[in-house]
Amino acid sequence: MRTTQFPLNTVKETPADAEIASHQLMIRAGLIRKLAAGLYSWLPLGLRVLRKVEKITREEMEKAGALEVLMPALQPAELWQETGRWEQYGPELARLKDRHDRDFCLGPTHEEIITDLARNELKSYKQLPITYYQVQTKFRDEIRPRFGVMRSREFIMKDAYSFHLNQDSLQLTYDVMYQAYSNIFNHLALKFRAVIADSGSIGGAISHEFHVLADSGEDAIAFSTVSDYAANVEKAEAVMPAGTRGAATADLALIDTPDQHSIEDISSFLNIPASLCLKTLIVKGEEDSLVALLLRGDHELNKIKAEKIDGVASPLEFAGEEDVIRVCNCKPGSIGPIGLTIHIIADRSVVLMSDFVCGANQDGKHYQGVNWERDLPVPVQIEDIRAVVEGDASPDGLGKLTLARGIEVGHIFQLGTKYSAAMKAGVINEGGKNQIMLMGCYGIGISRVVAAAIEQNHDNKGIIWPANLAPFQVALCPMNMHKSERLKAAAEQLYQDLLAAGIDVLFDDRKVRAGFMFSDMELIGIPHCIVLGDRGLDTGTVEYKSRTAQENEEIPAADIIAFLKAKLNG
RNA sequence: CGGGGCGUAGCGCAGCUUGGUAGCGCACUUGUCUGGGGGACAAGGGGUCGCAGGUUCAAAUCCUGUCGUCCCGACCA
Repeated sequence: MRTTQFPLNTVKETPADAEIASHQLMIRAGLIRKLAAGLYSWLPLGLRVLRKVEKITREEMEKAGALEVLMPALQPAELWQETGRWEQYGPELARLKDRHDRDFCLGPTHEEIITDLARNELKSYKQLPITYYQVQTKFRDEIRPRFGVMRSREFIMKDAYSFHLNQDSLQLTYDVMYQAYSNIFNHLALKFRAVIADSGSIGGAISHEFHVLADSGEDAIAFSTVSDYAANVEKAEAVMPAGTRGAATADLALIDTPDQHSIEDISSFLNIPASLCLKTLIVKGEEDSLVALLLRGDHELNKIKAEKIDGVASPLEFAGEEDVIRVCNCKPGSIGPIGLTIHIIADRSVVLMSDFVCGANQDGKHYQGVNWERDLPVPVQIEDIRAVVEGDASPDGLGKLTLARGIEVGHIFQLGTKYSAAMKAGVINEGGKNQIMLMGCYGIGISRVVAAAIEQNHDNKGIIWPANLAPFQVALCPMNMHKSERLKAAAEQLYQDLLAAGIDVLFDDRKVRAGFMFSDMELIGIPHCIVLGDRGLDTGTVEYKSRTAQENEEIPAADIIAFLKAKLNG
C-alpha cells in the first residue's frame, strides 16, 4: 500500500478528551474517530488491526472445532422475557420499539438467541457436543463509557456458545476453549493471565477471565507468587489467617474520640495501626432488616463476596444514616458490635483480633482494649467478606498473593442449564427421552483487545505493535525521492519486490521530509522500517530500523528481502 | 443517578470579568527556498461562537432553558 493512496490521518496534538495512552494513541495514529460518547468509527488503518485480531481469533476457534454463525443484533423482547433478563438486565440493555410498537433490544450478548437457535436446530444427542461462534457488534448502554473503545457502548465481540449432554462434555469443551484463548493471546504476543472469576450477570458456576496486564486496567487481579493460582480480586479468597487469637492484656475502656469517624481518623488519633481497629459496616439485609459486617480496620469489604451471603441484600446496599441511628443509637463513625442487636457477620480475620478498638455506639466515643468472649461474644457467623491484599496467603496454600491491574479481554463461563432450562432447550437422549442441554459461553472483546495491546505496547513516540497485530509489517521510507530519479526507481523496484515476496509493506511515497515520515511511521507503530537514500545507492546498502531499536543497521541491498523474511518469521 | 468542568474553523486553545459584529497555533491550499528526525517565508481558503428563547440600539460575551461532551462519586462507619 502507498501512503498517497492510504491517508494516514495522524494528528500531532493529543485530543483533550482522551485520558489513557491507548485512547490518545488510537486517535493520534488515526485508528478511530469518535462519533458520540462511547461510539467510534474505525478508519482504514485501525480496521486493519481489528481484522487481524478477528483473523487470529477465528483461526483458533476453527481449530477448537467451533462453527461460525451470524445472529441478528436486533432481538425481540420475547426471548429475553423467557429467561427473565428483560427485567433483570436493567438500563444497560438498549431497548427500542418497532413500528408496530413491539419491544426489541440491541443485543448486549446472545445467550437467548443462540439458545433459541439451538432448541430449534438440535434434535438428538448425536449432534452434541457442538460449539457455535460469531464475530459481531454488541450494544451496552454503559453508565459511563470511557477510555475510547476500551469501554464503549457499541463494540465488536467474538462470542461462542457450546451445548452438551452432560457436565463431563461441558468441562471438556471448556478446557479446549481455555486453551484456545491462551493460544489467541499468545499469538497476539500479549502478557496476560487467566484468572478465576465471578460470573456476574451472565450466570453460571465456573468461570475464568483473561486479563491483559496493564497498570491502567480497570480490574484488580491477584495471583500466587509460586503456583498458578490467579483470581479476580472480586473472587480471590481470603483464607483464615494462621495462628490463634492473642490473649487479652488490656482492660476495656470507653474513651472520647470527638470528630474521629473513619478508621484512618481513629488510628492516627490513638496512634495505633489500623489493624487494631474494628470496622463495622451496616448494610441492608433481606426484607427490610439490617446486618452488621465486621472487618479488620486495614481491610476493605469485598461487595461481591458479601452480597452472596444469605441474609444480605443483593446488590449490596449500605444502610442510610437514619437506619444506622435507629439500630445503633449513633451516627456512622462510632458504630461497634458491643450491644448491637442486629445480625452480625464477621470476616475471618476479625475473630483473631484482641485488645482492639471499635465504635461504642455513642457519638464521639469508642471502646479500646476490646476482647472477644470477655467483652462480647464471638460472632456466630464468620465468613470471607474482605478483599485480599498483597501478601495474603494464596488460597491453594502455595506462596503469597501479588496484586496487579488487568484489562478484561476474554471471559469464559460454564453456564450449566441456566438458559437452556428457562428456554426448554433439549435434545432426545440415548434413552429416547427429552433432556435439557448444558451450555458454556465464551467471549472475547475484539475491539478492546486492540486498545489493550496498545496499552501494553507503546512508548513516547507512539504505538509498538506486536508482529501479528501491526496494520503493516514493514514501512518503506525513501528519503527525498522526488529529488532523485534513480532513488525513485530503486524505491519502486523494492516496493514491488517486497509485495512479490508476500510482505505487507507500506510505501511512504509522500513528498514529505524525513523527520515527518519517521514520526508518522513510529506513531502508527510499524514494526520494521526500511530507509532508502542516495547514500545507500552508492554503497549498495539499505538501512533497516526496528521500531524498538535505537540504531539503524546497514544491510546489503541484495539481501534485504531475505533479511526481512527472517525478521518476520523469527 | 448525584456533583463539577467544558462546548468558539478539522484538532488544540484565547477572547467572555467590563456587550460594539471573531483571533492564535497546528492541519489544509498555492508558490519560493530547504531537504536524513514533525523545516522557513509568503499568500490563501475555512467559523450563523452547540441549540432555543430573553435583555439590549447592539450578544461569542449578560440571563433562562435545553442538548452534547468530559471528569469525579456511588467504601462513610
